Amino acid sequence: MDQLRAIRYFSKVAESGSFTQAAKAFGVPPSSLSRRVADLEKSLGATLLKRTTRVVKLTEVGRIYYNDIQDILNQLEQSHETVRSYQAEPMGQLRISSMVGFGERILLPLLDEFTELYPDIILDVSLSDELSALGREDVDVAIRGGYAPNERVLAIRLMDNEFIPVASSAYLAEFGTPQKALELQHHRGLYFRTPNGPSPWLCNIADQWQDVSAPAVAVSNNGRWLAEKAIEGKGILMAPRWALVSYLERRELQELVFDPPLCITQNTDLAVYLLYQKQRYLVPKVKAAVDFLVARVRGNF
Amino acid sequence: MDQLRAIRYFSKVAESGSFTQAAKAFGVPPSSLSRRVADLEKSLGATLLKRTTRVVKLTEVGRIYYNDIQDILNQLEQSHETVRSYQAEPMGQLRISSMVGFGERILLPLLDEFTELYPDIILDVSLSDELSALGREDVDVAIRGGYAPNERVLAIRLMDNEFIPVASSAYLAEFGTPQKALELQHHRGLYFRTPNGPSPWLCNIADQWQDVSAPAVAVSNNGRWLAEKAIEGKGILMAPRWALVSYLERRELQELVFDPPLCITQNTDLAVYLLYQKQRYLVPKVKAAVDFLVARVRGNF
DNA sequence: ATCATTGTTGTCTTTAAGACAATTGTTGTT
DNA sequence: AACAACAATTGTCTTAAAGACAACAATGAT
Repeated sequence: MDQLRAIRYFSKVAESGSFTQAAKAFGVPPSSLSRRVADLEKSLGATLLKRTTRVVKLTEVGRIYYNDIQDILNQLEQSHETVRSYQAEPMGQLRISSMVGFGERILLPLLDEFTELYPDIILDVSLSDELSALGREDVDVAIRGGYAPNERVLAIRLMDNEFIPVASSAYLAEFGTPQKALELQHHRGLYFRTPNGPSPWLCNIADQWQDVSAPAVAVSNNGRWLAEKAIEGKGILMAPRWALVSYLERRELQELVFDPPLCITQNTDLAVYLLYQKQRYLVPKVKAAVDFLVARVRGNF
Repeated sequence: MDQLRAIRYFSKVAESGSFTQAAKAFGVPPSSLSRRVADLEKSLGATLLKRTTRVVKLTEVGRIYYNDIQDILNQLEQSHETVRSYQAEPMGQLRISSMVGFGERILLPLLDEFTELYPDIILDVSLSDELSALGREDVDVAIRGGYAPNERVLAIRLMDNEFIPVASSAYLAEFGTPQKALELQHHRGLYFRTPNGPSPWLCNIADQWQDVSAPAVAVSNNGRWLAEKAIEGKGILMAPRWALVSYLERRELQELVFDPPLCITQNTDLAVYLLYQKQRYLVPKVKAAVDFLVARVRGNF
């Protein structure tokens, strides 16, 4: 019995909930699937699918097995791609996912050069702050603030992700420049919304973490818009330094300094990480992208 | 092509370094392996094995592929075992690995009851302080002081693993009872050797970790022998509380109290963990053992 | 109650893997 | 340097397993 084929058949049937549909996908008659899946069940000594002529659905074991199988088929496919593309030129579709702010300001400008270097790589860039499921076949490299979700995923620290508070001189003229973190409650806040909710202003005072957030005047996941609000003097904004440098240089905003400093999490070592699957580093296009991004970002920021 | 079969053939050839040998293992003629492996290589578009008539060895890609494959074949096999044994009675061989001290004092005495409960389970217990490779097919459940090595392995906290310093009254009469950690350098030490080397005596004094170990009179990985030495008044011993309770109760040894307390690592939350592969919890024998051990150990210690 | 749809089963055909002998190419020995 | 010995490959035949197609049975919608 071709076990792997049987598994693929079973997997498709489970997904489509139909032997006929699955059979079409493989271009073979439904009877084949019926036979192969039956073989598989026999060899496992368990019923994987509950069939009625109208509906096919997974049994309890079936679901467990199906979940296991997905992972295994994925890994196998990736391993084969690694071997197939080994020592070939970097080429093919490369899916990059990045946080929006970082993507707009840093990633996209870099990619023009990348495209020139590797004309055979077709880029597919998606910007989103949600953490897409790396490892589920949909992204080759991802750039995120967080850390690696599991052991098969490798995280390389690209650059600092220190959040700093800023405000416009107009705002400071009107509301005064806060000296102590605790004064902030009498100010106005512009809040960046991460996928985990708006990021609060925290401060470690006398070995105690305190939330010193000011009342909110606006919350958004769009850093540019929040920065504009800040320039207009609407409030104080905390955002990553790299997202603010251009405003600071043009003196549209100025950094507020506190002692002890303001943070947005208790974790002091915030950074931007580049994530990819260990196994896939050997795929030329992935290696090219990882090496390129690490070199360029580390060099310039 | 039966891909999976080809992969198994390739794997065996890679291991034995010979088509002929591998063929014997499968009970088919060498020509079959030769053809299947060739098919596989063709479908991957890469040479996996460098053959001379005398020696067969892996190419660079071959090694990469071989490593990937091992993991995948393992997972597949485990998944199949899960399905096969699902909703069957707990039975078959169950491999347990444990730290020596914990095994002798706590695990083994419990296992008699376990055997009565599940007469169809054949126990295979190995005691060792080395961390065996869970996930490499050789152990079903492991008990260790450390934490989970990777995401597929689940760790359940069984009990505290607090190390405390003890000595016999004879020793204390001769050398005096130390009051401060820094006095220890004028004492004598009996050291427990973990797989990472002898465990030092540490103390956090004024926010600084200091090694306050006394000169060693003996080092061993055998707790019982060290305890005997301590009873004989040869030195101060630091060992897990659970390994010492019987001596403390019989007043053969007494606990030394320091402020701040003595530790053997900077990590304050030492514990004994039960480890098993997430995927395998559904195998009845594994579930039976995990549930039993967690209930018994948590209940009694 | 009827009918269309879907999964299974029976039978034949096609395809792929196994068996065995013959061949080629290396390696180690004389 | 020639040759024997062994291991991998290749050719040819046999056997086993998967696909094709038609007939049948079961189920749920109308």
